[in-house]
Amino acid sequence: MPRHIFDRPQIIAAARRILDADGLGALTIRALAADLGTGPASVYRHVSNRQELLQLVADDLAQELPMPDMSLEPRNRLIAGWSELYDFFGARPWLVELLAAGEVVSDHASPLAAAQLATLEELDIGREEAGRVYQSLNALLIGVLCSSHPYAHGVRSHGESMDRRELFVWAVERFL
Amino acid sequence: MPRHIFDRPQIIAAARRILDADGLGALTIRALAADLGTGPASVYRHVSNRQELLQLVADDLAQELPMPDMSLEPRNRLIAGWSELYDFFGARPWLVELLAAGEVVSDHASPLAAAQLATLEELDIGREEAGRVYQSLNALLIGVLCSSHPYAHGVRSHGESMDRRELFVWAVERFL
DNA sequence: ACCTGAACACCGTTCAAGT
DNA sequence: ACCTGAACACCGTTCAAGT
Repeated sequence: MPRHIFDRPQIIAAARRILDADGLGALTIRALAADLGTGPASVYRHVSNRQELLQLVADDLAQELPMPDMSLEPRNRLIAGWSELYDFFGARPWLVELLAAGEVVSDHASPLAAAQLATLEELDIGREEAGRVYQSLNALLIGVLCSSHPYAHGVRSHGESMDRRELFVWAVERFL
Repeated sequence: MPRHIFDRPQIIAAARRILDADGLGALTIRALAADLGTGPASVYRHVSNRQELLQLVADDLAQELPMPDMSLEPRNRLIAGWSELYDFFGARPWLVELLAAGEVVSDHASPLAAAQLATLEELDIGREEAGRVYQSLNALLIGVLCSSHPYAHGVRSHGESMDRRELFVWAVERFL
């Protein structure tokens, strides 16, 4: 029986498979090892702990973040950009859990950040204010996404409640 | 050796003690039992599982949410109200984790929700729009609080980065 | 009747033993 | 030298046994 060989890319791919299929709670070192056809100890040959594994997955995913569509005029570019970002995260609830838990800081997201900041500066918005707007919209994004598992302060009273995505887009437009 | 007697209020009090002292991760059924001077099985006499325990704690805390100061004019009342809310959550990071994880839905927060909605309607804002603004500001609150463990898309580039609380208040003012 | 010790089925992580 | 079985120290939860 040959001893198994696998590297970080394979581990990350397996981890993402498990995350997409069964969520953050299912991504166990043991489940990951089983998926790779080995025991938990072997995973630690390539990854120093679960924390680092999550960080690696986040960095891997950051490279797939949707970049803004430069063919749109600035304001629409921002709105469309954040909408796509909503869909990106919305399709991966485990990623929201990961960010909300604050266990991950991906610097691989900086190209997108730079693009969005540049677009903000194309509006009448000043450099420093652009930074604040950027941070606010990101906070709004994760806040709305967290509420997707509907939790706090339920206010679906007045009229038919808006879809979470619609609410986010509405808020982005209002904020800009 | 007399068998221990304790009820839900005592359990909730002990749970909050542990949460305030050592955070969400430290609130273990076993740690809770130890704090109460007994074994883990005994906790299950009064609480059916950890999930319910967290819900009970959230409901308990919801009654302490800061109500808006009616002596202020509407707009300032909203800004001051959400600022106090920020401080309330900011002082209890574990509560943010709890909400962000979406494991809890406290209807005990409705008095505050009703008050804030009523205040919103005192402005030129319509009933339905008020609901959207309310939900947006709550999402913004939890989003900013999640970023307090500084994680995603770090943009502390331009100038000295704003304090998280200042950013939140600034965003609330801009949004209203 | 009420309480709880001990066990079950899981974790992440380590380390000595195997190849 | 590289890999991994088996163990350690934890979890939440249950249930039979104790009072």
